[in-house]
Amino acid sequence: MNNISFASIKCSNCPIRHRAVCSRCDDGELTLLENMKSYKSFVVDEVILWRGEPLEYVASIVEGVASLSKTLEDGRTQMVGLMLPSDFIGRPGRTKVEFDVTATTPVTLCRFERKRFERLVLETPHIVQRLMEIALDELDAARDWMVLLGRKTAREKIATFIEMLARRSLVGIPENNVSIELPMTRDQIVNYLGLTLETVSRQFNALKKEGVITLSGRKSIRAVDLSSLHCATGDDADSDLNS
Amino acid sequence: MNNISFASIKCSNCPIRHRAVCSRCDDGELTLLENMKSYKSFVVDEVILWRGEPLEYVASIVEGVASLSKTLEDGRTQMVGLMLPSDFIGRPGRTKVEFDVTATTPVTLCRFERKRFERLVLETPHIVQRLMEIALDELDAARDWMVLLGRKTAREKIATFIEMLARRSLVGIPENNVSIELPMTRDQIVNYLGLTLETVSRQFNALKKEGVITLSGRKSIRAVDLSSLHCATGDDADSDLNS
DNA sequence: CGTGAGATTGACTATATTCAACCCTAGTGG
DNA sequence: CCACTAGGGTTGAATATAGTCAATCTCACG
Repeated sequence: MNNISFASIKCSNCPIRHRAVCSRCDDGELTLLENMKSYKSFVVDEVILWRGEPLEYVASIVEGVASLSKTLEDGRTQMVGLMLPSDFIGRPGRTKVEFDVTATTPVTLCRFERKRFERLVLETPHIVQRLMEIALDELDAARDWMVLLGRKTAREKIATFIEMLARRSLVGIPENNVSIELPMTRDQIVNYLGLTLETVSRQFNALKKEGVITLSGRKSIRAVDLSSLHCATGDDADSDLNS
Repeated sequence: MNNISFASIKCSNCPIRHRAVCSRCDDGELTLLENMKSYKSFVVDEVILWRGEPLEYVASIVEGVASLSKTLEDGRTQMVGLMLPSDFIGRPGRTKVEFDVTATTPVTLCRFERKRFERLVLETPHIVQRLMEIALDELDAARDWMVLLGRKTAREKIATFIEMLARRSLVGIPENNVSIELPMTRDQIVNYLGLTLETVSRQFNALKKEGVITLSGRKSIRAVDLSSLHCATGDDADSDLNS
């Protein structure tokens, strides 16, 4: 997958064409974007944007996973978002970056110069509409995460995390024995869930001992028993059947 | 303030005219909204929307404070948003409510039938633009709250909470001896901060003993020493000078 | 095959929760 | 006008959960 060259890909062939900020655009609007865009790639752990930096570009993630995180004065950090392909980085109307953006896997961005993009936004309702939808979806995700951070136990946090990954890697119908590749290191999981390394490790192995999951290698998990995994999340039986 | 009648207020005289979803609208667009809107008031603790309910209306908060919250299976609840005047409840494109919405003070809404509003949105870029801005602002707030929930100590949570209220009730320049009215009960504060009643009580009184704040009555706080209050939040010295 | 970063495990500790008793104070009715 | 009451709030002691510190392991890589 990583050997695709994005140097000169056409928007019409873009893998995120149907979900990204441009998804509602017609051919004319797409041509405008086509002329503005530039691709840029980042290696694992490379910082895409530093907090406080002036925001020169906004961008869609074409490929890979990026994380948004905030850090307190004494170094404690909390991940506040996980950006997947078709997600949008940066926002029109803001001149500074609000958090550190880091590539947790190799990442390719489709970038637009912020000022030009802002001008385009004012004249292109289809883009604003899509941006609004994207923002509202992220808001829903952020709010679910607030429940996890504020009220869930370490065990429930881990179970929720694995279930989320399992759901994403599934085609449609949930079935057992789903194998999952963690898109991040333990260290990043820790900051995502608001826990420590040791606690994350202990909870992974507790779930393993109980036969809910199996671990193989460093970043590979198999969800053996999805129903007991779900029970461990603390969530309603029927919640979140969207997304 | 509560004896204003909103039954027939004109949009042009509306207290939230310059900040709400309609803030960018021109006279023509405003007339369309004027003909769609209806006011509705709620008493303290009245539920405005239940989670899972079909979303008949979207609305702006004209007056009062409302809370958004989510509840886990076993009853643990987490507040995921605090809505103030000019904030927008509901979202075009969603047919169900994602969380419980409750009036924490007397609330007056300016409501629009969702379906009609959605049709208007498609034709009115000014509204979509503003909705996007509002959503992105809420997203910023949600992300700050994620840091608080995931990484801050009880003391830091309380200090951050008080500082936020102090900043809101200030005109502009920070000065000491700010008096603050809590817009919620201890119980709601608990769910906002992801703590327990006892812990909140203890931390309030610890800050009082240290002379950082004084308490009088049930819902009244005075922030005596804003700088030591800020030190207790764990935040960067210069962060969040927007909002 | 050796190395070192990443991950695990164990022992101990700290922080916040739980459980329980008690205290205010605003609002009520005599 | 005052005493009573109930709900919200406070305080204390015991407990639990996750964090800290430190030693050890293991896997992926050269």
